[in-house]
Amino acid sequence: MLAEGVPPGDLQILQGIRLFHGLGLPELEEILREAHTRRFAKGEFLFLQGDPAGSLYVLLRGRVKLTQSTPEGHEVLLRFVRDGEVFGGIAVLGDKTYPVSAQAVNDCITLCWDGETMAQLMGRHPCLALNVLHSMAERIQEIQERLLEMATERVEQRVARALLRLLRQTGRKVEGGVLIDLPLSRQDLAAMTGTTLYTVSRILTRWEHQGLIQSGRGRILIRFPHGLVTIAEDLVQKT
Amino acid sequence: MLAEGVPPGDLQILQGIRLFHGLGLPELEEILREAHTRRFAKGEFLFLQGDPAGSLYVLLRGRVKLTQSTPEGHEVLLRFVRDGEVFGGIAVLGDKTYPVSAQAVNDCITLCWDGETMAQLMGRHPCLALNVLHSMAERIQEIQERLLEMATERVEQRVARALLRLLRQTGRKVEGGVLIDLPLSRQDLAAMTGTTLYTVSRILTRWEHQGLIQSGRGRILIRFPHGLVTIAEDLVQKT
DNA sequence: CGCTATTTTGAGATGGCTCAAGCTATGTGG
DNA sequence: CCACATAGCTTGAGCCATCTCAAAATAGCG
Repeated sequence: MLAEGVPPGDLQILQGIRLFHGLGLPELEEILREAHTRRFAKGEFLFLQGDPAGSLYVLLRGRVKLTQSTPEGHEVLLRFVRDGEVFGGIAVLGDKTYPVSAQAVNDCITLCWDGETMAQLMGRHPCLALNVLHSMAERIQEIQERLLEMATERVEQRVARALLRLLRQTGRKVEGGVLIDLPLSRQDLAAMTGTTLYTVSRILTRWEHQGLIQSGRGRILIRFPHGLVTIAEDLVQKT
Repeated sequence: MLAEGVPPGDLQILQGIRLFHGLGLPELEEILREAHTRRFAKGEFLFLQGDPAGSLYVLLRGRVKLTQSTPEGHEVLLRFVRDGEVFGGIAVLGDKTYPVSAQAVNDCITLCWDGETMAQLMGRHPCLALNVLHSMAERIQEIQERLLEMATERVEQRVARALLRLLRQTGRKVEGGVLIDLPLSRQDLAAMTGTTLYTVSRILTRWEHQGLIQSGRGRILIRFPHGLVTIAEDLVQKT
């Protein structure tokens, strides 16, 4: 049987997903036969850091927030998963635990596979393994980039980069600028950039005075992206 | 023909390498037929950040240092590759550039494959793809861990963790402690932890006074690893 | 034995953190 | 529909970890 909620007609749509790139319809159907569909309500956790890594997920609809915390309770926001993306890839390696927590930012629909099942599928369809490889390689580059930023840049630059990244990923054009289409608190931004919500607040206030952005609770509108680029690259004319 | 420098008798040794785990001798031989052996002298760069990513490497002997730099010239030391490990995995994804530079710390021997060749091999031997997946997943976890540290810990803790990591990876027991078996300058440690060589120097001097370590130029001996753990976990009794 | 790279140390500056307090949207229950 | 509770946000003041820059000491190498 096909996974519930994935009528055959949607197969073409699924081919647009990176994980399934290069697979023919028959293979796709076989792979989907092994999938489960799971829905999560806004705010719900799909899994917690430390849980046994049972499943690999593909997000079909919604947004998922991946975070990692220290024993002392400090939290880092690693990324927002957008629809079409894979996460929880650790599951295919057997007997590991998730190194991150995953929380639904909105109501979400996911496809998921038991780790072992997916490992077998990848054995049968090398293309699938290569696709996962591809997304993992992208992740590595992205995190390395952030590590570099954390190690070499000032907080203000990191916040600017975080906003620019979100803009690229979830930006929605509205009149007067581009809206970050996510509930995004000062605390979230702090957790993305390794600082405190106080410092983020001060920075955003300053930018707002400069007319670069406009922000409310959990809502950020970028009026002048290029200004943020200037800050991120540290090309600012200090007056 | 077999790659030069890899006589058939060494095949068993190669099976111990993570990349080849789970492969039978015949497959191994096929894979090695496509490999080249390359040697690099101490200090030589295997590739530079920004070079087209042509080859995937396995380090057979020696140590390789992976670094990444910003346009402004700040440098971060991502990791030391030990023998048996894979690097340059980006190559199999086609048409990318290396996001890091790789430099031989000692004289090195590597196996390497053209990226496209390796992609084909992985298509034929899913196990190979899974092995690469495995090592990439490990890398992701490791970098995420470091990102978490960078975001939440003080410099002293990060330096302690860096040393403990090196101790685990390259530690060599000698009388009086464990020696980090690598030429490791203050600058290197600074680039691993996102700080300056000045701060590293002060920290090491303090630890030396406390009897935790003993250090000279590019040489660090850890006398009392548990002391470093205490610092890394921030359980220090401030006197 | 002198040269150069590495390391140490000092002094001063400062970015960002901490903690405390007040403010303000938002939505909820009366 | 309003007032109130609450979570999120702003702002101030003081502090301190870490950076910067300069200079001197040291170690290894040719």
